[in-house]
Amino acid sequence: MYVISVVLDRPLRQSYNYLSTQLLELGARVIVNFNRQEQIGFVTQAIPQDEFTLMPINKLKPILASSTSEFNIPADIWQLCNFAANYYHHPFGTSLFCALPTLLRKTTPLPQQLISEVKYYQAISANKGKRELRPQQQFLWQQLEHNSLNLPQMQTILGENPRPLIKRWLAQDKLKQVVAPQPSLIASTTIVLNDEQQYVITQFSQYFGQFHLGLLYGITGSGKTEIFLHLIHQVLRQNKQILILVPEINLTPQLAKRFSQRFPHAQIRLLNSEISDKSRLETWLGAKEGSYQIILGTRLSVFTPFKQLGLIIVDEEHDDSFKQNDGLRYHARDLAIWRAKQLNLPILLASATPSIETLYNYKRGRASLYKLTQRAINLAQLPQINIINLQHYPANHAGISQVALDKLSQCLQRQELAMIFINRRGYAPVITCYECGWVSNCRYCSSNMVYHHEHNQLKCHHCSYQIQVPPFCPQCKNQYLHTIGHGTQKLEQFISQYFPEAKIRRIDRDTTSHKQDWQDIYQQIEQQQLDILIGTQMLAKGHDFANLTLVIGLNLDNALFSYDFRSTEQMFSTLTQVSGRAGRATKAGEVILQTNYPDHPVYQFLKQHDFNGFINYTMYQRKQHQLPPFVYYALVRFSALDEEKLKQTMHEVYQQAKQLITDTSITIFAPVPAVLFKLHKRFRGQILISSTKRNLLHQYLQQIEIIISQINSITIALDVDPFDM
DNA sequence: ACCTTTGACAAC
DNA sequence: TTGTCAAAGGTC
Repeated sequence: MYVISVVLDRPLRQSYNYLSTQLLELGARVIVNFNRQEQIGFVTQAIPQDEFTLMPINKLKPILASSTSEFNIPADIWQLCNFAANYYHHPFGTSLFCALPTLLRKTTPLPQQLISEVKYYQAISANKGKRELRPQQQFLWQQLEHNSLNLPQMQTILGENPRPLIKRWLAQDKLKQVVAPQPSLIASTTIVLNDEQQYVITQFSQYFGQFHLGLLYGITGSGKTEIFLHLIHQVLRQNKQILILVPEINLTPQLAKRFSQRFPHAQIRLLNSEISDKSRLETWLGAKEGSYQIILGTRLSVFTPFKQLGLIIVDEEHDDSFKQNDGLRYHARDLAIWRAKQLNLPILLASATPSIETLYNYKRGRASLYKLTQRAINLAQLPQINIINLQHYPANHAGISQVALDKLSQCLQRQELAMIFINRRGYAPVITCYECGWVSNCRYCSSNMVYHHEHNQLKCHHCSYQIQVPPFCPQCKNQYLHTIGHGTQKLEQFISQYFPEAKIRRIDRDTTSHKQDWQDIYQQIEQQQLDILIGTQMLAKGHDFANLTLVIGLNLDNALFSYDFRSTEQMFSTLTQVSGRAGRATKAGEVILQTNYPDHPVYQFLKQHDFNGFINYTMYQRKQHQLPPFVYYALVRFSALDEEKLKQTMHEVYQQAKQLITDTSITIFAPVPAVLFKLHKRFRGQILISSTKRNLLHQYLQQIEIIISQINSITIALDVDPFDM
């Protein structure tokens, strides 16, 4: 008999011991009875029963079942989770489980035949009739004429379920099923790289097989993706795998399509929260066993096990969405770097506006800089950025200035695409009563209910509570209520009245929440069925629109005065990205930014396309104000249904924590309410801890962890290197 | 007498 | 985190 220690999906510090007749491997998946419930556990230790002295053997329960070794957690993932748990001060058990596909966490039997036999299809070239095919289908057909493709590959190319089409083609004898693909990973490259790109690839690929942190800094349109493709190609030829982390789901299909076109015989898998549980498990297994070469996914993919990982790429490394904001509050980019170091492989962080943290790493010699300064297409120029001073050119009732409207009208006449960027969805952010001063506050949050025109509703964007707009003021019964401020809906309404002929598409979470919506938009743009796009920052991220020559940014100033010290950088990077959309092809682009503070440095740097200047300015600011990365931050986050209890507990923790400070490099700030004090019926507050020394901060946080683990009455979480403050 | 809520505590 | 238990507070 053996005594097996297992970790469970519980925020408990220790592992628990069970009896087994078999000697189980570390990382093995088992089912045990814990506290009268069947639970999944993973083996941390296995020793012969006579070496076990902690408690009498007869007190131990047996291991009920164990999975086959294909479901074992590999050692490197184990270590990664262990590191994450320590670094982010989160219990190891829950950290480990959050890194796993849901199906592995549950006791329900695992689906059989997970990696289904991959069927490949090939065109029968004699049979060519391709009438009535949509462009995507035509493209797919062309691919099938040259290569055999499997279902997932066809799906990424087509952007929809290929099964009906395959069925039709098979029935028409246009397609045949083939056994295996042609064993070739060679890319069909016709793209000529410029000197800069070539240089980056030559330099970076020297570091294959060893740890190397590279920062690929390239302006929008400088051909970063092409660099990825070349590096991936080299790694594929070494028979190794590639992990690519991307910020959001929206841009995955586009990028995936480019990859699968270039490497038709590599197995590419997408990983994000929209992927089904079964498919996620399949990806996990397939990557672990080496049958998938490229994993392209959002932050959670950093925990994917690999057989032979050769390269990690983090695209848009500055993006906030790499930070997880509940449970294990990890930063996927930072974990990816750690993982690369652990596995001795190169990692490439790419961005047009790298984060201060990464640039600081470069300045300290921890990262190498790879620069792309030219636009890949020579003709494409950087757009001209014009700052509109709202003091001189006031905005109308819809929040847009006459100058911007005139530019729009010119753009319409040229029959080119324009984009208006306004980072606020809904019609107006708040409605109010002028008589008594009532404002539309949310019942459950300390925020305003946004007026949505479509169903005459008020919606809270934080907790999604919604009600019909009251017919009169709930407070003083006055029947006239007024909207304040502007959102995408109001702008859309105004623009469609102002330009009745123009074809307008609004793009925000209310109109564009599904993958299919983006497909439709792209198609409409390709066929020039749209003149003006109006949208939130959804528009900014990673999308390429041909024929776009005018970008207008409204309502930008909020970010300048935010509590969050990162908000100006975020704004800078969003605007740089938005601007980068303009004039990508052969046409020059123009960007119009409306502001009340035209002299603010952010706008001046933007106007000059001076990212360096902006970075120097920001670094200086951060150093002056003792902000990261010059000091290290951690937040203790509190939340409770009861306001009094929250305040009281925060005070207690603060008093206790203050006593424990032993070094002057550690500062603890008094408890403060969170920016959104009330969210979803819960009151929230936080205590900030900062230190100039990382290791001392960690030691201190360990003690804090003990304090808060003793408090059960309210929810408390630690957040190391927090993002939203 | 009976029911619901709340806090403390253990789990192998 | 889940589940149990006992004490506290309220209701019929």
